[in-house]
Amino acid sequence: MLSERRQRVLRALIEDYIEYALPVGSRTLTERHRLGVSPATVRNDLSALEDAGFIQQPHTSAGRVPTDAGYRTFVDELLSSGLAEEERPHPAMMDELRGAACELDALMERTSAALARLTDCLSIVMAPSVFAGRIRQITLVSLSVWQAIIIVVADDGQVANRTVTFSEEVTSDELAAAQNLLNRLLVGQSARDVRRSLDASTIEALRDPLVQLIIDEVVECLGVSDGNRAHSLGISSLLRQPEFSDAKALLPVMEVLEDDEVLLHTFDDTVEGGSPVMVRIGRENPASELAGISIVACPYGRGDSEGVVAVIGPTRMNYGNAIRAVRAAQSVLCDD
Amino acid sequence: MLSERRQRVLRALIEDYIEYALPVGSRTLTERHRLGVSPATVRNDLSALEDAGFIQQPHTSAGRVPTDAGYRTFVDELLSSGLAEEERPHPAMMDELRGAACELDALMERTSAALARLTDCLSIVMAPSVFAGRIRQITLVSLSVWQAIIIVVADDGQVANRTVTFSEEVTSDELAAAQNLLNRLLVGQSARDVRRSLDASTIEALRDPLVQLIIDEVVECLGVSDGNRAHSLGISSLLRQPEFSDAKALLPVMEVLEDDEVLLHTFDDTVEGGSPVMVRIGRENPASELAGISIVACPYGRGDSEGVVAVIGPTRMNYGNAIRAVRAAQSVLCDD
DNA sequence: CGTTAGCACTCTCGCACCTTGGTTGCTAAA
DNA sequence: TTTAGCAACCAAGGTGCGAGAGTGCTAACG
Repeated sequence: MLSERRQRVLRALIEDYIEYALPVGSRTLTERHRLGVSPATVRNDLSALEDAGFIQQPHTSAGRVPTDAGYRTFVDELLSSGLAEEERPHPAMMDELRGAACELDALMERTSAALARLTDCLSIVMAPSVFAGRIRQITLVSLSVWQAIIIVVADDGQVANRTVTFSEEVTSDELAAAQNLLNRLLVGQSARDVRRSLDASTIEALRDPLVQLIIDEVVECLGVSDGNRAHSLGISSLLRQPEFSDAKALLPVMEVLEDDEVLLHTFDDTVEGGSPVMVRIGRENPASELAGISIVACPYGRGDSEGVVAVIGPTRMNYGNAIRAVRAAQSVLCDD
Repeated sequence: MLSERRQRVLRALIEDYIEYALPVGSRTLTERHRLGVSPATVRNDLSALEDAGFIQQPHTSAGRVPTDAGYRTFVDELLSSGLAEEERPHPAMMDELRGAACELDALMERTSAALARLTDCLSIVMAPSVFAGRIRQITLVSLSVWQAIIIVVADDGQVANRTVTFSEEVTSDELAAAQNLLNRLLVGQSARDVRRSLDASTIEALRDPLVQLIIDEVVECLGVSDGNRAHSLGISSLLRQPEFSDAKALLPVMEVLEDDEVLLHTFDDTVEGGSPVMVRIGRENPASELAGISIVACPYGRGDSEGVVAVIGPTRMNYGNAIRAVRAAQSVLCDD
């Protein structure tokens, strides 16, 4: 539908705009790229591209700027061809994180930092929702006769804990008994299993109010979307981008990002779709406040454990770089 | 040294400037406050206050603006008199957090959110450096013959965990033995004790390379300043302040805040000094990038467990409100 | 001596105006 | 279909001017 040359023109324009953040015109385009035609010809192409909705003018007699649709075709082309050929994803990033900590939190933190710096965007690394894996062990630690801590360990090494307060005194023997029972009941099950079996079964042990209480807390533990295990870094990177030189532009974005609810929903559909990496451009975002920004996200982890690693920046972001970086992060986070 | 009236003038000026964020002149001052003198008189006082270094003019023929020194006397006066009389610290905040979660992380999160909203500043709640308390229990969970998780529980309910990789295969019996030994050795000790006794003693058990390895990891666990247990919220609040309407003003601040190292050192001396709440104004901050901002911080937790709750905003912040809010947060976080 | 009124002075801010550089769209020619 | 030339356009940046706000000074007053 789009002639070969016009695709080249669009691509050149987007690359220039990404680099310089200024509207780019026909002459500049012919000077910076070997298009082999004169500015006048390019002008015609630009006009056609504008009619097709891929670019627009901020005002008459300025250069052109890509629209969301323009970025979209650019990215699709990138995803289908550009990245497949160059399979090594972001060597700089891989080098930096080689031999990183085995501690999951620390690794997430470092990955996030590397992402932010290498892409000049805000990066978010969300932990897999606790316990995609199976329960390996449950430990109860008594703090007093009124309080205890529940610690749940998954076989992928994740640990969650929760303080529980009893309505009546509980001896350490009772606690130990409950611990044994719980381990017998729940070890080897996934979070989903636990909830399902609890709904269905009427295990006699559940009559015990203590066990009942603790199981509720365990379920709570497992289901928590666990906001505190999201690492985000790179607001300063974002501030350096010219589109955010005015605080008013950044404010709506930050409001969304600081609201865990919204943030989580943003990544709901990260996994779906064929491509392993999701790119959401400008108005493609569900929240209208995010009209000016793009998100490159990608799930990680084994099975359906839904960790997400993402990069957030202005629509004028270096998509190629971002996609490679996110993929690199994905692979780093997978084989921890 | 400062006459009664001049103190009143200074105070009035600072209050107005905090409210309107604009340089305030003599006439405005007499109109908005019942000073009982004419603008001309106030002008003389302002001139004197400027000579004394408490206020300054952004440029000739503009109103006056408080200097760091001006804020300092204002705050000192506040701390010595104003707050003592009104002992109820920030009822709105207390109400909001009544019956909050017993989970420490969740409580920190909610406290941070409340602080940010009620003060219109950035808020930071840092967890007590893990294990100011005493070790209550150590649990080892085997993941494979090569890997295990160390979980340390303190008697104040904090939990820390760490994955450790062995250089050779370890059976679950060996692990259980090590766990027993560790509990016998370390339960009841504080982090400081552990390190001290390890330096001094030459317990025979430590010859065992496995135990040795695990103890090292435990110490690591205890000492970690634990960056991921800091909750900060309210960047959007900060963005709403006129002093940060330009992103360039916010950039240095964010760079400092995103660097855990610097951030931690910032609160090093929070505890010292007689007053329970630390107020650091503008250039009093160690980092020169923080010249334009103030920090109101306050330690919390029992004993010398060094949790910190703080509020960060422009030097033109509502100190009275911030101090009350931080104190309220302190008391909420104490009796969890 | 402290306080007040009047007045000249200074400086920023906002507005109008102009110039300049870069870009477009159109037309006609190759 | 491509190219060259040309008129028109518009944002950005600089200049000049008037309005407004505030100061500092001086002189008068109690």
